[in-house]
Amino acid sequence: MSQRTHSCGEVLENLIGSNVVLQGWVKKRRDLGQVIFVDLRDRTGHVQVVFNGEANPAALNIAEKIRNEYVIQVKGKVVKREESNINEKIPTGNIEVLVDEIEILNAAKGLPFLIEDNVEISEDVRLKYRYLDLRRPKMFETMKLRHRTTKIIRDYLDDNMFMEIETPMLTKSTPEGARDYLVPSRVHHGEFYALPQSPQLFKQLLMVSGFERYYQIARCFRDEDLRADRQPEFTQVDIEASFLGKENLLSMMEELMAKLMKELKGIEISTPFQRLTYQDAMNRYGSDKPDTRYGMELVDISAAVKDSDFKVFANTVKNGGVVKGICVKGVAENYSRKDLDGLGSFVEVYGAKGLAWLKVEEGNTLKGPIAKFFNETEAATLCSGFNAEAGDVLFFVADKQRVAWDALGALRIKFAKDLELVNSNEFQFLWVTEFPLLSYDEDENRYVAEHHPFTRPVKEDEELLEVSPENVRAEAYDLVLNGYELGGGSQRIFERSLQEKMFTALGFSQEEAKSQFGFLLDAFEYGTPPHGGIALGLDRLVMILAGRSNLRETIAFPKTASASCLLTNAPSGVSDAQLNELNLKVVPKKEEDK
RNA sequence: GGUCCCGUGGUGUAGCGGUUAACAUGCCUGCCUGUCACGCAGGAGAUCGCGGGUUCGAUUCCCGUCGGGACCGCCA
Repeated sequence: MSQRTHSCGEVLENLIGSNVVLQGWVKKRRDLGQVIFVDLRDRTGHVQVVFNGEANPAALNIAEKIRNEYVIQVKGKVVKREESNINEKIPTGNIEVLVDEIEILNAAKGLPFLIEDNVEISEDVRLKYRYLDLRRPKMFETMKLRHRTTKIIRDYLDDNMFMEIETPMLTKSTPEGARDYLVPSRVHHGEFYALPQSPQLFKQLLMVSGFERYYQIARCFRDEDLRADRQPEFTQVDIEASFLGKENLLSMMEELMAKLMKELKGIEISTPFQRLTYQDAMNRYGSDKPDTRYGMELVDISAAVKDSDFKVFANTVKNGGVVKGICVKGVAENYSRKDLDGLGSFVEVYGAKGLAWLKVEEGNTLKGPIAKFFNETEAATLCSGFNAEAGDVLFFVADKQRVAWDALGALRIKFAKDLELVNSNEFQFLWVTEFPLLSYDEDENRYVAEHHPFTRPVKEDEELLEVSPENVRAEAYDLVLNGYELGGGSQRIFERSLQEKMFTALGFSQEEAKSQFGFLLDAFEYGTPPHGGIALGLDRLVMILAGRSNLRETIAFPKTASASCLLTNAPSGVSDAQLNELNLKVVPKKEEDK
């Protein structure tokens, strides 16, 4: 075996006449008897190598034995292809390599699937053989994109005086937030570490330490149920800065995003980004991470229908609910009554009791089962409220505020997808600000932090913390791109007294606060600078940049929807000896209902 | 915790209350000196995820279970 002289994708016209040594995988063998063509592939591309029986019977003999995905080495001469043999579909299609010597470096069994892009393989097979799946050029490109993304981020943050510092993976389980992944301690009987949900507390402590600007490409763990855009372990670009303030931080993030978009996609995006308050985002889009690439904004028609003859609407408003709707342009013809009624089950998932609809016809005439309840004036008011024209369909949800937002927000997204209103080459970044600091949790009978317990209240709302906690706005911000939450952050509490007030609002006793977060409260007493930060979801960012809709595509070795790894079969049982050492006992699964 | 979809040769699909379980691709053998989705000829390969039920008979219908996926709850 000798050293290769070139990569397969590098063998271009400028090498015509040279002798090269290539190593790589057999992408495809085409055996014509006395001449055999082999497409030799490595991560840079592939090139055709030729075995000629007349010129070199020994090499041809060996070439007859090779199969797909064998790893081989060839020595040969780069020659220009004859005009009629040029393959314009590949960059190396002008040339080929006439083989003098071949060596089989390693054989390969028949593979479970072909190593090619655009082949359809079910995802469980791909995940079981992930090392082969990753051999496909498209997967390589995605991983390369991910690498380039983190490289640009690191360079940008480094240029701006941020230091990358690692924080512990074995850390303390704390209340609030997601369920922790626990790790039993061998040394401390009956005690557990938790894997970090994020490096939140450590990065704040680093601010106390005076590092001023910190970042980390940090792995985070949350033991919650998964989604297409949620994995149990995921990567955050975790950032924290002292003395920087919200505005400077946000504009830095905008600059970073612009840089990523330019270098990775060649797209110029304009800054500063649009900002929406949480209230506006919810009212207009029914989502705190709105996709603003298309319209169909929610319209509140509560006032217009509160005295309507349609009792469902009128009574909802009288009972403190709302009636909201969206207008879907020009689809009246495409949706039958049956189709429209069928959408009712779509919104039921979000708690809505039903979905009312009206087709708009010429002269603000409404059509549909509930049209008879609206007189001419009301019809005109509705149509103008939605800017509706003939051919549009109006959809309404009458319910609690939350349900109307969720149902119509989801319906809006569904129509955008079904009607293909989304331009996949458009990237609309925006900030959502002024989140509520707290929300009331009916199950726990207490307020819980919307973001996390270290988020600073908006200055003028501070005094509300004790009297009406639900009205306190947070000094928090989410970065949203095309309907995905790319990241979120906040300015933090850095005074012990305010942090204690926050814990009190969350229903913690003095003792609980002290035992869980005493170290943070203590730290705050030794001169803590004002600070704040943000965490960006790297996996999601790469997913959007790669134009994928599933997080698994951007992670080399992802987990399934049930959080298992089909490649290694994790999680799995462990030996009794291991359990004994950890003083653990597995309780057998209970027989249901016996 | 809940709702819904899927499970058939290696891979991707079709199918049906009784079939010799079909097609494409891959694989194997032979032939072939200009292919690049090579071609031609032949061949092997499936206990239709698993368990139970209904039935004279189940891959097909029903229930359960396991695995995969999507969503709600959950999670930022």
